[in-house]
Amino acid sequence: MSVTIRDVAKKAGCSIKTVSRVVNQEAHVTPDLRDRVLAVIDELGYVPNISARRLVQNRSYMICILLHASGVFQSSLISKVLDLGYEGNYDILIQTYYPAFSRSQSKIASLINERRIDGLVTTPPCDSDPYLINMIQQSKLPHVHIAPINPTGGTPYVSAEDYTGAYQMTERLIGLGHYRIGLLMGLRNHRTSLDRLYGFRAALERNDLAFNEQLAIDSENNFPGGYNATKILMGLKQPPSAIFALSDEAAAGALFALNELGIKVPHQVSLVSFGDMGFSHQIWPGITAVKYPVEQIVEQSVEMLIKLVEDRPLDVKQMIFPTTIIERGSTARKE
Amino acid sequence: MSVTIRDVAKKAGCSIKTVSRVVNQEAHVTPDLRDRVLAVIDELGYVPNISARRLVQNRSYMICILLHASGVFQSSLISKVLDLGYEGNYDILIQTYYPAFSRSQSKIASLINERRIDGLVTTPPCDSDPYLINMIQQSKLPHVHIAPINPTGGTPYVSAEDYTGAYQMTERLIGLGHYRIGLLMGLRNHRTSLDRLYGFRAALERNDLAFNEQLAIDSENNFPGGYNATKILMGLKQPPSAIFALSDEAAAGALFALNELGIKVPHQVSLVSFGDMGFSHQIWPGITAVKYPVEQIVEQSVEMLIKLVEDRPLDVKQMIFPTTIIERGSTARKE
DNA sequence: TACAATATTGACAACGTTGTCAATATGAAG
DNA sequence: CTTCATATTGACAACGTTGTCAATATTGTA
Repeated sequence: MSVTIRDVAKKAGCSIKTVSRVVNQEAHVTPDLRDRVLAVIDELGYVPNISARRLVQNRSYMICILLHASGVFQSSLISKVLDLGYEGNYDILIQTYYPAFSRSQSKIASLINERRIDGLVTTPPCDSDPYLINMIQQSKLPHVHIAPINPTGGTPYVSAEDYTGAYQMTERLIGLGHYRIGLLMGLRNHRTSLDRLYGFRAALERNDLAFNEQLAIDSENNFPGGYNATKILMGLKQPPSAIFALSDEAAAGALFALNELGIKVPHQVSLVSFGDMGFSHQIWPGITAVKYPVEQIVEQSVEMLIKLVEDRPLDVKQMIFPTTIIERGSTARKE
Repeated sequence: MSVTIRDVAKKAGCSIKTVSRVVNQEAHVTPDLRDRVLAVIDELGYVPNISARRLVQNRSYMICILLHASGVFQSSLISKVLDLGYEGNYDILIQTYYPAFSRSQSKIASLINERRIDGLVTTPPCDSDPYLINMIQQSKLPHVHIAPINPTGGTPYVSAEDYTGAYQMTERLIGLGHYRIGLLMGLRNHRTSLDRLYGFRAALERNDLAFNEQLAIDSENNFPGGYNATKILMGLKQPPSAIFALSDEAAAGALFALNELGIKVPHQVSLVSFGDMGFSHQIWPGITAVKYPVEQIVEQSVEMLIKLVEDRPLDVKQMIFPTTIIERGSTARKE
């Protein structure tokens, strides 16, 4: 099946031990032979089998950092992943990915190509990076998407009703008398951001309100993004009476900006967010939010992935979970 | 060195294949023989070598969840761990630990005893659990403590100047004219909590202020802990004019409670925290805090652990990093 | 040139498990 | 009591690498 050290040795006309020496950068190989071996390695695409190395060296090449469960080092996604780590026979490796960062890319490549992992779950916006997606598909590694931007070629995915959630929240704001609603959008390479935007627009239309480009600010889904966008919004001649932040972090930034401006929430401006991943209820006055079912999504995606890995049948290849609205203190009827 | 399937087979008087069948709960073993084998397994303390299994089955038994680096799923500790995951040859497994939760205990036991990990870093208050510490020491697994409650028997550790940080912050509050300072304490099984408490007391004494038991509330280092403690503090006949929360989360809870009570921060009450692990600057009005050097601590602990794992010499076995004070908007001179 | 010292290379065992298949024991049916 | 089917057991190869040690080639020194 895969290329082994033996294949390389044969083609290069030397012993497997010599190949081993080249791979491990040991001394005692003539430059000539080394180059020949390296060429063959390159040509055949040989990667060492880490399990064999682990066995013979009696080493796992894995280390562990133990967190106490009482810790605060956990947003709800990570927290759920860590919980799932208790179940089953799998260790779950959490890995971050910066598309443009070569060390990140080569780490992922090594995980995939050396078959150090049996399967992979990707979260947005990882899946908007063609290099990564291409590599995963080439490798035929079992793969499950979370909220993909573009559910390609039958790859199973798990997602949530972002559209409906945003629609319902927007209708609720409209019902409170708000007709100028600021929108703090996330980046467009994120499926969830797009769906939330569409849901927002649909609710406006449904209520005969025009979508006002000026009130929809492209910002990143983070604190400074929300902060800056809110400063812009409130600086308009006709500022909004409500702000819909498409992420918790942007909402926190918005609230900070409103506080700084001396604007009272919710009496002067209502604020809502999308996510509710952890601290929406920990900042005053508590942010009314669309709850994103991140625990269920993570649990399902891992479960699907394990089925794929174990070659068990997948009854459903797409799962979409509903969102719910959590009422807190940051919304009020427009005065 | 360690017990293999062959040792079990020999002692039980059967073939290794039969032992394998028992271990993997396959059919075709008479109950009699199975019991005999199980007894031997128990007696010898046999655990299967996962690397061998991985090799022969061509499976890694590890799965990966990929997070985009832009994510918000990261407090600074996890964030740092994930960054370190790019470097070196090690995959870093993040595992949580609930002392009283048997599934958690058996997961850790399996990681340690099956040698699925080469080494372990523990964070408080993991190290206050004797079951765990005992298991680690029995196993002789390379081990580094972060801020241990009780630096036992030469185990290397990394920590910070909790005492000095608390001392300096307390002096700063006193310098602002506060002489009734509420203290939101963490649990006593946490080294850092104790040291911070001692630093606080020392600063009071130094300034001829008595430590007031009533103003020091035992609370957990989390949001509800800080919230409840603050409600108690502000309900006193003589409430404090400043509050020192020994964690960011408790500070967030305190701020929420103060807001709820209509008490203005910092004009009526000053609030400071210890940690500054991420969102202290994202909640209004920004919390003045002692910065805990978590990135350096994590980086050093992992570096030390890898040296231990690779049998390289450790020039220093204890490292203690300084803390710094970050001034924000939550402190003011007492009126 | 001869000899020792050193550098290079390879044959083969070992790591600890699971899979294959043959050998044997047991039970059922005639 | 046979005969056949099935359940139980074990011998041995295989997985892909690294470590050991011996064999050979090369270099340096007298």
